[in-house]
Amino acid sequence: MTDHERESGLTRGDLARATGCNIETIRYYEKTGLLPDPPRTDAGYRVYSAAHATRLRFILRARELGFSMEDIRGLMGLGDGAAPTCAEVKERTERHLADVRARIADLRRIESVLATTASRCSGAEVPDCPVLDAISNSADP
Amino acid sequence: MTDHERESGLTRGDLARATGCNIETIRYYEKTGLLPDPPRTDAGYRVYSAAHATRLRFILRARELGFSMEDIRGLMGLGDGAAPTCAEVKERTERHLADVRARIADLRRIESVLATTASRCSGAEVPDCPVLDAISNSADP
DNA sequence: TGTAGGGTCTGTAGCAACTACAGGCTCAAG
DNA sequence: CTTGAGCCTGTAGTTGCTACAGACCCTACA
Repeated sequence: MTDHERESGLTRGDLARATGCNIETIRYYEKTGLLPDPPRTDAGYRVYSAAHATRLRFILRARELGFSMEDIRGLMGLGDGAAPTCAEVKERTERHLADVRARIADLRRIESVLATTASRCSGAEVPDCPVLDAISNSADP
Repeated sequence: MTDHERESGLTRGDLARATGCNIETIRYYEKTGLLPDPPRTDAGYRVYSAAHATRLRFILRARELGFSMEDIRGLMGLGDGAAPTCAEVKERTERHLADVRARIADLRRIESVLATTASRCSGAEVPDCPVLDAISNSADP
């Protein structure tokens, strides 16, 4: 690694620590094109810049919000080359929001079934179990 | 296939149609031990009984309720050989319920962030996007 | 009796989104 | 000059399926 390279560069480990990202995940994002290939030292070590860190933080935050990698690619304008318009971003976000709401509704139905059946259960060591019965006999609502 | 075998047996396709399960999934459940290996005809075709159908329906319903395959194994007493006690079932169910509630809470936080940021977006074809800004700048709560 | 079409059999590969090695370099400190 | 940490690559594992390819088999119809 030359002095110039070392000057302001981050190793993969540095970047992982700086962002809280798993070190292997960084390589994975590079392989799948979410992160651009960084320059390398003579020995082949990756050298990341502050711009890489910013981009990675964006990706991680979008993941926390439940966006898929495909979505994130779209948000960052990696699909068609150009940066997406605000309208495109809004549309993607709203589609994702609808998705999140559907998942919440699903989970709420599940929650109510589980809560009801678990509460019916005495917890005693009896052979006949209301939970298993409920799973066996319930049909789709 | 002998007449005896055919008498009351279901083929894999029959079982799939009867339960709404994907035909390949049945083989997968057999491979992973959730469904017992059925008897075979001379030609090697699987022959399922009504008991298999009942068991598969139980599995499918438990999956709909979000139980993992590991959980289901436990509910059916496949882990330690013996049928689980009611207390064990209740415990498993309550752990799973807590899990479901945590996921709901997560998704609700996500929902509120998405809803807020999307509503701030005009949808106009402007270069500056409030959604992208929100993803870039938001920190963990 | 021959054949066309469906069904079934096996093993294997693929999906998302990572994560975790093994085996080999390289780098910095003592 | 050695030691230990860190990096490199490729590959395999995770969960819960789903989808083939290529080989059998079974039934119906001519």
